[in-house]
Amino acid sequence: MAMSGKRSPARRPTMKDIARHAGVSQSAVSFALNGRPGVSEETRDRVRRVAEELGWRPSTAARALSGEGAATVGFVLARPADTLGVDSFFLQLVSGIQEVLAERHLGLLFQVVEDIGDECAVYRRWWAEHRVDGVLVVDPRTDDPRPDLLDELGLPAVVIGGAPDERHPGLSTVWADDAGAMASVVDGLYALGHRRIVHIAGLPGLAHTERRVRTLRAEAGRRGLSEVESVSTDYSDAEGAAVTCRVLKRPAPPTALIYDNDVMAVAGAATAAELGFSVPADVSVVSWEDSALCRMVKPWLSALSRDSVAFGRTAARELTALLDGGSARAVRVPVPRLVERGSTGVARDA
Amino acid sequence: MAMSGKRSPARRPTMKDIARHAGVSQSAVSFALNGRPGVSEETRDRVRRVAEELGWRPSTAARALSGEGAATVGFVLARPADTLGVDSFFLQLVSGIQEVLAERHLGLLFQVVEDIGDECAVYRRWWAEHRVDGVLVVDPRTDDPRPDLLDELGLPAVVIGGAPDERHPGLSTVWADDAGAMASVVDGLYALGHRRIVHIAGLPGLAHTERRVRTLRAEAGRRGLSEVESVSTDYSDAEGAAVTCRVLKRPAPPTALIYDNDVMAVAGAATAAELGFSVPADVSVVSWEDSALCRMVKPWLSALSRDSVAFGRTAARELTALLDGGSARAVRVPVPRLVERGSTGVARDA
DNA sequence: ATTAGTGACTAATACGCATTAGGGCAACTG
DNA sequence: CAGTTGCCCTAATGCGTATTAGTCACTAAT
Repeated sequence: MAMSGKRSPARRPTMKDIARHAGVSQSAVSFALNGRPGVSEETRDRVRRVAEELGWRPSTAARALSGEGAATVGFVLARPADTLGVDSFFLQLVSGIQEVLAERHLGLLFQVVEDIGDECAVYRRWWAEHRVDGVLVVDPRTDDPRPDLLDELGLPAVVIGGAPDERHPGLSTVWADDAGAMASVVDGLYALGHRRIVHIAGLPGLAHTERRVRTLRAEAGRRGLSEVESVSTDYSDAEGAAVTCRVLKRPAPPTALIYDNDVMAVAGAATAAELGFSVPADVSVVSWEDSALCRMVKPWLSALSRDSVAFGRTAARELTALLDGGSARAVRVPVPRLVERGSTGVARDA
Repeated sequence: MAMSGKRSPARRPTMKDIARHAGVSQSAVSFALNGRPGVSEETRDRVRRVAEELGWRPSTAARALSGEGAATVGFVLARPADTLGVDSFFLQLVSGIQEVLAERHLGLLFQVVEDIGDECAVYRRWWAEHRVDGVLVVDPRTDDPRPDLLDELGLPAVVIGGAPDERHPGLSTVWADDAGAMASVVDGLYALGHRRIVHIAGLPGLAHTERRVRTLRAEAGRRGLSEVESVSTDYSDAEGAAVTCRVLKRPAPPTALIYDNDVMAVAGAATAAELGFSVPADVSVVSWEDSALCRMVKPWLSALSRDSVAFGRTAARELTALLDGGSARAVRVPVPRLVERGSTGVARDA
């Protein structure tokens, strides 16, 4: 009567089933499977075998409910839908994150939202719904509401790409030394004779953008270069091209362009070519992000290369450490390395 | 004694708290908040207000445990880590998916794995762990183990990009008519005088690859073209370039190249240029995927353009319909439209 | 006036797991 | 030999929600 004709989709086995099959109590099963004392090694083995046989897996829901956490970490990407275009960084980052999370059978709850306000709302909801044990935060800003929020919620978090922040001792940080990288890039360009340099920067509010801009200014000041500047963009190929066009049409155009991502670098290089500038004879191009894209144009673009997958792995490891009760740390990953390809050369007027 | 000095991270309010504040029982709260009969409108309102005030959100863990499902949808991407390079499709797809899921407060559990075997293991685990209510399946294969598995587990699923499959009436499908698109592309090229066409296809096992290959063969046969073929690749820029190089070095090189994605198309166009072939004078290039990439090379690439975000939205909607108890359907999204840009033209020998 | 019915609510239970509090039983201890 | 300890195990709760089975007061029908 109760059973209707519907397909019966293989009931999930529970600890009760195991207990019955093994002839012990549920508690014994729990002890056995969680490595707790209270059962003999013999029983433990038997229980394990039965569990294996039945294909048992703990219900995360039940686990979460009895205080063990949700076995899930969250990742929010705050970007207008149309902005996530050709961008290999995030997928690679996520891929690295997964490698580490998968080892521990942690799930990754992923969400794309419009802006940082929505992102905060998501954190609040996840927290209230008991959905995640911790989160990975990307694109830290100079004036960022998220650390405070996460502190308030007591949600373990790792900030990816942010400089260490002594005001939030609860948050871990994984970051690259953009300042050092920028200094070395400027160093290299200076050595090649470049004196007029334009940095086509990314979004102005982002922490790493600010670090790069500041460092560029400092380096320029140190060398007495007045025709060095940063221009903010939205990372899109369109703006990259537009800015390139604008600066190259000046009476004294820059001889070197530093783009904050690969998309803009490629678009910029193409624009330069259209305007009759030869790369690298007339203008050198550096991409602050390496990817297949940089090898799809002629000449190949010199680029700052970093291992985004490893970056993700590191971040995920820090988060798991935090979840295990470890204390927060700031981890610096290796400075991105400049891969010299065909797009950088001696300055024309040098 | 019990309370240590640790920060106390704002306890989550539960229904019990609401009940206490509103002066009713927990059951009344449950009825009130879920729109069940059994409470007066007055009480319902009061309870709602209190819940709002306290910032209450149902614990997904508890919900899942009491049979309501996990309020989560799964998405597995089976790709070797190094293969997820410059690919805008998936991020856009996911972005579209999220739009729909977010409305219903459904989470998206995301996982990247190495191969389809791992993917199946993930489904099994998610199912056993009670983690997801349904999944979105991408990259359907011609001989695919996943539909059977999902049937067996009784896990609602939507296959993205697969043709309708009458053997799995439980699965919904959202697909584009590759066959029609391929036919129209061949039509267009034929009209321009092209007789020797090479299709640089994607991975051989994929369903949509096979559909395109079959259609190309049929179209060629219908017109009596003997020098038309498909070559399988792994979607990488490297293979795209390699195949392009190989076919263009033939005694009678093709006059038109159809690439199964934007990455290969760009790499191929560059290779053609290096070999001294002018695009489109000597060889026409069509990209089966439109993105900013296609507008980063000269000439801009003609491409089959589809709205990936909308595609994702449609898929997500089908899944939510399934979760609501709807029956499976096969939905066809609009045929991708060929955007003519500078890379296609009249065949040289026409 | 007794009964049936209804609306508004409370009590009790289930979900699957972890954990705490026991309950026997054997081997020591004094 | 009673008392203690240690081992292996079972019984009983709790987590937060949904649901089912009552309870109680009051109205409508017989």
